[in-house]
Amino acid sequence: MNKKIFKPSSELPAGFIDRQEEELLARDLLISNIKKVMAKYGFQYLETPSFEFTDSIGKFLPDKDRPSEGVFSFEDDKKWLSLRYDLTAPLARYAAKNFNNLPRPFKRYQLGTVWRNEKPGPGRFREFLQFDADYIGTSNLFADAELCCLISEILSSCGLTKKEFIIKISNRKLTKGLLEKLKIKDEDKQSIVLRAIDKLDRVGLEGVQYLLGKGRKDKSGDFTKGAELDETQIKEIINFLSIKDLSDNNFERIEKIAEDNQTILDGVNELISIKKYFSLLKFDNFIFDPTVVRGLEYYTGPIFEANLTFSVKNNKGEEIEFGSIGGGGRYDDLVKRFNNQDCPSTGISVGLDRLIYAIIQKNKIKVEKKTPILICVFDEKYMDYYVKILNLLRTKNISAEIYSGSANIKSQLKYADKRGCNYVILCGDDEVSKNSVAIKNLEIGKQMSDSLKDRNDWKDSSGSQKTVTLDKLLDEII
RNA sequence: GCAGCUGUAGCUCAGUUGGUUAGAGCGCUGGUUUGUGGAACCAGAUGUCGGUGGUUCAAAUCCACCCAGCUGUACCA
Repeated sequence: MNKKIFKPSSELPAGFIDRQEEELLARDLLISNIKKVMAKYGFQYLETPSFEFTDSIGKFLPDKDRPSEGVFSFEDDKKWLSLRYDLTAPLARYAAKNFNNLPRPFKRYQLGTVWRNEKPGPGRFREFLQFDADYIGTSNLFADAELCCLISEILSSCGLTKKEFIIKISNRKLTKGLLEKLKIKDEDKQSIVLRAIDKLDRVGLEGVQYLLGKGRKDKSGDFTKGAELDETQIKEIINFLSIKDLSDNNFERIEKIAEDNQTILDGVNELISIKKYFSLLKFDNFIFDPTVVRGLEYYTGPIFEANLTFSVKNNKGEEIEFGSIGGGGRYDDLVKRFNNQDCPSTGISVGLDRLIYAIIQKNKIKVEKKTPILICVFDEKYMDYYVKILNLLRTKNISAEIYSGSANIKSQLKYADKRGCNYVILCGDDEVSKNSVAIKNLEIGKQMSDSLKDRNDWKDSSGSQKTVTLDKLLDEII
């Protein structure tokens, strides 16, 4: 019998990743910018727990037969709990629970991890950080307009210029009215149509046309069943989609399509109000785009989406479909489902990890990575001397460390190289006896290595190294 | 979920029509240098060839099933 030794895998479950310092520091900076913007706009900071009762968040799932689809859940004491999949559903729950005590409108912002039990894609994970800002309890469209300004200000605070992103605005009532007009009443059909419209950017006008009709074949040859509409219906929808750009002041083309459909006309009027508020707020980095749909379940009115206008590459250098980095809209019925009280609301959310990924790639965020000065250990017997140097540096707030492993000097320098240290301090018999320190500048040494000719050059470290008495150490390093 | 592709050392990959002890580069460890990273040279370690079963004298290679990853698609509240 040969025993198999159990070897645990060092791999992570699909869709989960380790995040490293560069990304974390960029994230910290971004978060501190966000907090400043939020304070300026008068939002309150809130945190809700990671878990909710599955029922509390499950009610708004599109597929009501399988309420835990897409969510990580477990049964606790006979009640099902789920990790939150967004911050909006927990907010609605919070608002309903504290309905009488909260000022209304209630303006809150929140940063938090959310989890989705779905197939991960490029740049999409099953655990990610979201930022949300919401107005609870107001039907005033100024709130919606302000949210767009706010998201724009946050993106600007990351160093993105106006040309690098745009806020797309639409209204759920436009597509809702269109479906009414075309007499598409079957709910399944409605959602297929809306999803098809949503895919315009990805599959093109032709792809949408197939999805509205019999169906579409993808790149791998797989077939997606379509909505099977008749030709006039398809024609009307395609005609609607051709109005991609409404930035030029007039909504006449949509009104023309609407004819006497009141839902579409209401939607248009709301957009006109928002546009008016935008001009008061001097906000112009937006475009009205009736093809924006955003999800399916709870949006009831104006919807927005923040898109980057530059391309993003994956770690293999291939361009990837990045999609929107944030969005939101009006959800007038969400709180009502908890407490049966009218509570019109609107909000936005931003996927911070994706945003950070994009701005790091664009070199938009400059994070100073502080590396310590390494004090090498020649001999344990000199530890008191090394600690003296360490304290000298640290009391001046200079990042420093004594080598904490047990390797020889060569390896200690390799360690310093890997860490990206700028300086290394070397003290052996010679230095300690003269009460001095040798300071090696690794950057200069690196430059010198380009002009190495033979082994004697290589051995000679004098160019990058300087020996001074202990009291002059700080002068050399600052 | 569906479809296509891929799976060989820590990483990136080669491995012919099945054939002896499965390779390379990078990285790692040691040495040339008992106190010096980054250059150069020398030496060395490291593999359930994704898993299981089958065909065969013989399987990394062929077959079946399973698993994992990637890409597209579906879903994404």
